[in-house]
Amino acid sequence: MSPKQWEVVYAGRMSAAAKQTGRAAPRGRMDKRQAILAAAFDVFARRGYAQAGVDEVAAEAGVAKATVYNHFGDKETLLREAIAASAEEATAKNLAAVERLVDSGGDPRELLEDVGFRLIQCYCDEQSWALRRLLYAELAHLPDLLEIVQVRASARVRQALADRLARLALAGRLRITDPDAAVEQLSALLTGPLEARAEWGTRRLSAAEMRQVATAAIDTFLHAFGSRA
Amino acid sequence: MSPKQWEVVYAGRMSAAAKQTGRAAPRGRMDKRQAILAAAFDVFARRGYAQAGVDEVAAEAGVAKATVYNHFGDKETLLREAIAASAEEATAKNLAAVERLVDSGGDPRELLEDVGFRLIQCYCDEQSWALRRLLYAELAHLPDLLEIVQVRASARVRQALADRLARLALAGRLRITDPDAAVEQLSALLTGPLEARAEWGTRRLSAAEMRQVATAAIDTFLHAFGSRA
Amino acid sequence: MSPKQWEVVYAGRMSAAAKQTGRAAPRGRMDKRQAILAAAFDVFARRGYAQAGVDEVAAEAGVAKATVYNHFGDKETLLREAIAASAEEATAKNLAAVERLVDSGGDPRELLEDVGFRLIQCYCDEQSWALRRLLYAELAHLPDLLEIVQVRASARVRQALADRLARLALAGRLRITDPDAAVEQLSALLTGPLEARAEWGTRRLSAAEMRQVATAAIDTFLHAFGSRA
Amino acid sequence: MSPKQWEVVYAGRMSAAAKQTGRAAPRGRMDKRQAILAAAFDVFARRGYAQAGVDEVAAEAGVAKATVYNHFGDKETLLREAIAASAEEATAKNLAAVERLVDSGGDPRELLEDVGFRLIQCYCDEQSWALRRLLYAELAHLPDLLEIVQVRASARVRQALADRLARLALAGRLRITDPDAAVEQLSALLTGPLEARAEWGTRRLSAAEMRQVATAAIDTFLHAFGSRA
DNA sequence: TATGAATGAGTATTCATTCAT
DNA sequence: TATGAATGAATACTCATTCAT
Repeated sequence: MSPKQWEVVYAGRMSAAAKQTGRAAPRGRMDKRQAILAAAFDVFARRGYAQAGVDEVAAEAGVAKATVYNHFGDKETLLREAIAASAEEATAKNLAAVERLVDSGGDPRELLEDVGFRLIQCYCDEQSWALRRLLYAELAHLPDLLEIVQVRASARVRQALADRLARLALAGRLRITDPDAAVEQLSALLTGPLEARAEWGTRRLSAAEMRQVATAAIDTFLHAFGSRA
Repeated sequence: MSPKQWEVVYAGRMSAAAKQTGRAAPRGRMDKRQAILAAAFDVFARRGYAQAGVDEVAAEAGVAKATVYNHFGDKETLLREAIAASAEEATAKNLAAVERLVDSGGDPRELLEDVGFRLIQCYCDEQSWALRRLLYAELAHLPDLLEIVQVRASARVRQALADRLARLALAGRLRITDPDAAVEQLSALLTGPLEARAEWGTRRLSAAEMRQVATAAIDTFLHAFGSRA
Repeated sequence: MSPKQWEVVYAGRMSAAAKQTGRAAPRGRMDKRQAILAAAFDVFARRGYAQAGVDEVAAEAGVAKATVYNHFGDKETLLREAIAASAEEATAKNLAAVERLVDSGGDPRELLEDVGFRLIQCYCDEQSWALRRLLYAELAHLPDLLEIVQVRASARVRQALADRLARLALAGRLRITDPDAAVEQLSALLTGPLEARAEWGTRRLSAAEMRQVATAAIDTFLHAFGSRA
Repeated sequence: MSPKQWEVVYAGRMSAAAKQTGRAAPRGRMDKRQAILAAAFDVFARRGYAQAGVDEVAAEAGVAKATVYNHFGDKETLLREAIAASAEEATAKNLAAVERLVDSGGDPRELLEDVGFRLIQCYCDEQSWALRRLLYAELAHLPDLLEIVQVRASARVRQALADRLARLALAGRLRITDPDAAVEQLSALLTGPLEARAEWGTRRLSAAEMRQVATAAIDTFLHAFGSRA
């Protein structure tokens, strides 16, 4: 992924204030902080936390190294904030996908396949793999990253998904007694196969392959939780 | 994990000849190599590759730092070999679990739950988490690790599992058309929930919780692939 | 930094002038670089390139080791720059000696003996021996040192000397057809005996001994190139 | 100079015993010592003393590293012995050249030019340059090398040369009062120009160029010391 | 706030040397 | 004597962090 592409990705992270004022009106302040965060995630994702140099982050952000320290204090904090920002972004995308899960009457299969496909797309995003790589790698040393990934990201998506499944069950479209259990199975079926297929993030999956995984997952899921099961 | 425990673990790696002769006949040479490999995996797992010092590995193996270099040439090779050895070991345990999957007549549910439970135990092993952590962390920098994890570990287990499921299907215990697809679903159901429940390896799961995951997984699986489905 | 700047810089190293002119105006930055260069030459000369430690250079320069690397990048570059600076300095001294070679009318013997003596003094300078030692030792590994010693040092002195001899010949004081050939003979006669007498730089020569060498050299030279020859 | 050529050079260093018995009758003993010495000089000459590894010497000699230590005790001794052997060899060649300086009646110019040319050839030999490089580089650290080069090599050649010049003077072919002074001038004239012309040993001189240097040197010398001067 | 320069605490790697066989 | 393995001491180079401006 080229630096240019990252800029696009990170453009979405501009502060609410910045967005309101149009493009980048109150420049000179928040801009640098954002640039550093974006560069930091980029570099950490590419090189890994320990192998990444603050020099490199600063260079990619176009600021002096000391400026990075002025803003974030130390490398660890920089990692945490970069991960938090990225996780927030990824979570938002996941939640957007889940929000499409509304009963439209009739067989929910197609609906579930569509949402499943969208969740898989989120999961297979380059940034998403990078995020998981960083979390896996550093969780052992920085246990508080767990709070970020679990409370502020994963759990929120699961909760939202459980809510939607519950409503579908209530509407008689699914036969679910414990929505949390159902979400656990559904999530497993959707994301479990991706590790191997995407070769742990080193291979890009085609849309067709993603859709195939979604279809298989929903098929199994509906055998167990479909209303005609 | 204490050194004593590692010795037990690595005892399995002794050459056939050594096992036969009783007390490690060709000692004095391979001993040090094994000690280094064990220490290396231990330290890399604890600290992460980049943060781990070769000093520390040498100290834990009870040899001089230069001896590590005599045997492995550089730190990267040491990582590769340590990972390969550990992956081999983990794979062996997984295969042993899969081998129990033989039709004993009647309802396969209990059998599947037992094997599922054992596979989950393998997955939740401390060493297993450490291995996945290292792989996730370094796969981006050392792409050839993929071969180790995929070809020499993951794929072999999947293949073995597919074989057994095929035989159960042949015996009329399951209703499977594509064994590979069935394995994909089963694996996902067994391991998918563990990430979150074990908090990405930072929390130990009780046997009861593991069994619960197994039961839920097999239940869903049998809805989709059971012969009465 | 351009070569021109270096000349200026190094002129300043003979502190007397610099101190007189005021208070070291552009201090603070160049100071450290100079201190490192001086220390580097010193240490390399004492210990030899390979045996010298960058630690030692830094300590002698009164800076941190990393500062040395900030300025010069690596040990090899440090050697090159230290040698170049020292060679420049030595060349300046040689040229100053040659410049005294102006016809004052009458027999040139005394004049030549005086200049010869001064050149021998340059050659026997401690720094001069150290420089030749380093060059001899490292020329095989760092062939670009040749350019420094030949083009920027030795050749310039020879050229200047040839010019002066040519003018003396033109004035009828010497009988020279090829000034370059004459310089070659003269240089050989002046410096050739010093190797053995100074025991390859390990022994200090007295002024009397240097003068004796000069006298003998000029005597032989005048037999071959004197106007009455 | 290729490794093969070195073997030829060093073949001449076989022990007297070996020579007597024909070719290499008492093999297995002295052979290894010689091979190590030859390899040592080769490696030291190529890499410099500090940069050369005992490993490399052992490998080039075809023995184990420990064998080198069995024979020579430590690296420094190895250097000394290798240098001594090489210096002895070079001295022998120089003496052989000097021995040709016998009065054959008439003008000694041609005779002197021939001997001068031969001495220049010795001086420009690859091994000779390597030897001087090593001596220059290490003389500061290992002062006892001085004894080798001065007493056992340089002085002997000078002495022999002085003897021959004295006899020529006695025969009326030269007009010399102090033979040592005459040798000093002659040596300077012969070897002085070579440093610059051969670019400190990095360039090979053609026979024509060597002869030219010899001719010029002898011409100057005879102006000063010829009997018709 | 932003920066260029400086630094102290590392860390991977090498190598002369020793020892058991 | 010859060797393969082991080692302790050394060393070039890096990097997170600080400080003066």
